[in-house]
Amino acid sequence: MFQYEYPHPAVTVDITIFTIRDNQLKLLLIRRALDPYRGRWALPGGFINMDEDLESAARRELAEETGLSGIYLEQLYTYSKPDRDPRERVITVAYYALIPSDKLRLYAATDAEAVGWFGLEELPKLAFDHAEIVTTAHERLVAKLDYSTLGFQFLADEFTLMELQRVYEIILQEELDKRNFRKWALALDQIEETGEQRRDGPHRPAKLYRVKSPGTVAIIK
Amino acid sequence: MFQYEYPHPAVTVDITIFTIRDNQLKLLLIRRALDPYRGRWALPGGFINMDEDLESAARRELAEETGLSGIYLEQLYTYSKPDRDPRERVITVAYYALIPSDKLRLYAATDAEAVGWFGLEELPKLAFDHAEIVTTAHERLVAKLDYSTLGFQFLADEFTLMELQRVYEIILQEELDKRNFRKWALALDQIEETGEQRRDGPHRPAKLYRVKSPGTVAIIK
DNA sequence: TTAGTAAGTGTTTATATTACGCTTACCAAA
DNA sequence: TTTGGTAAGCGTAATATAAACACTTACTAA
Repeated sequence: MFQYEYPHPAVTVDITIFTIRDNQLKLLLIRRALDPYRGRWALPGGFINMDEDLESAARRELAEETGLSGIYLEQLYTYSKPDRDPRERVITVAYYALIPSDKLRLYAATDAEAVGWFGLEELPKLAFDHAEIVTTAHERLVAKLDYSTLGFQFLADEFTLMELQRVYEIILQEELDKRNFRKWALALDQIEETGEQRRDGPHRPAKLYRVKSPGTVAIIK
Repeated sequence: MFQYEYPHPAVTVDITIFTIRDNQLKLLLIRRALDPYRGRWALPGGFINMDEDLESAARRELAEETGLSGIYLEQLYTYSKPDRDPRERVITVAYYALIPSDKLRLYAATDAEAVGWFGLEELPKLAFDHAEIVTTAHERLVAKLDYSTLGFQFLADEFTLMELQRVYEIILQEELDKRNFRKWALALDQIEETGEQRRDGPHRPAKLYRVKSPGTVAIIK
C-alpha cells in the first residue's frame, strides 16, 4: 500500500504506433483482455514505473508489443479529463511511434488477447478516449511530414526514391509529381546514394539511398 | 490520507507566461516561499485537483498569479525525470500563455513571496528543471509565430499595424520591412479596420485594427 | 509658416514552386 | 536476337511567392 497526504492520479502512457503496410497507413491496436473495456480495441500502453521517465515507459511498452527498440518516438499530448477512466483518476501521456515497414513483427503481450494493424478508415470502436488520441496523432503526423524528415522513419535503411515518394503519397493521400518530388527530396541534403541498385521487375533498376543521419528527424524549410 | 495499491506520482502544472513589455519579450516568475528551492525563482504552477483537468488547473494558477482569465493557453510538454523534484516523484505538465501587454497586473499568490517579469536574457537561476521548460516554450513561440496568428494574442483588442510589427520584431529579434509586413498581415485576412484612428505624437494618426475572430489562433500558409 | 515625426503606400527583382514528356535499362516472350 | 512492356531517371518553361527598395501624407510644435 502506498499512502499520500493528498490524492494522486495514476499516470499511464499510450502509444499510437504507425507503419505503412499494403499501401496504407496503419496503426497498431490491442484487444483488451481485462476490464475496463474488456474485449474492446485500444492503443497499447500501461502504467508508468516510479523509477522511469515517460519516454522510457513508452519504449518499454513499444518493445513489449512489437519487440522493437531504436524506433522513432515522440511525445504527443497529455490527456486528463477526470472521468476518462472509470476505475480511478488516470492521466495519460500519449506518444506516437513510426515503424519501418520491413521491421514489423508482433508479439502478443500479456494484457492483450489479440493485436492487429488497422487502416485509419477501418478503425473499430476504441476504448477510453483513444479515438481522440489517434486523431491528434494523425494530424501531427500529416503536419510534420511537411516541415520535417519524419517520413523517412517509415523506410528501411536503404530505399529507392520511389519508395520514399509512396510514403508521402500514402500519408498525404494525394499523387505527387515524380520529377518534382525527386528534386525536392535530393535538395533536402538529407539522403545520399549507397552506390547500390535494386533490380525489381522487368525494368530499369532503381538506385538505393540512405539517410545521412539515421534516427534524427530534421526540421526543413 | 490517500492509499493506492501501486505508487502514484504527484502531478503538477507549470506555466510559462509571456508578455511584451518595455520592447522586450518577458516572462513571469515567482520567488518560492517554501522548500524545496525556497527563495529561488520558478515558473508559477501547482498541484492539480482531482476533479479538474490539466487545462483548468493551468487556468486556475494563471488566474491566481495574474488575476486574468480568457487568456491564450496551450499545452507545451510533459516533464517526467524521476528525480526532478526532491520531495517525491512529480510529473509536471507544462503550459504556456500569452498576455496582451495592456492587461498585465500582478497578484502575489500565497506560495510566492515575490513575483516579477524577466527578459529572456536576464533570467535568474531557476528551480527544478524550469530552465529547460522555458527554453522549450520560447522555441515553440518562435516557431509558431511563423505559421499561425499566435502573435496577435500579445495585442489589445484594437491595435495599429506598427504595434503588430513590433511584436514580431521583438520575438523574432530582427527588423522587418514595413511595407512587406503590412502587405503580409493584411493578406492573412484575419484582421479588419475598426474605422477609428489613434493620434499619438506629432505625426499622422494610425488606423486601428481588430482581429476578426479574437481568441482563436489560425494556422496560416 | 516651417521643421520634425511616424503613418501610409507600389513596383521591380529574385527566389521558390508547379506543370509537363521523353529516354533509358532491364525482362520476357515471340 | 528482336520486340514490347515496365518503371527509373532526368530538365525546362511558366507561375506564384517573397524580398528589396523611397517618397508622400497628416499631424504637432515652435
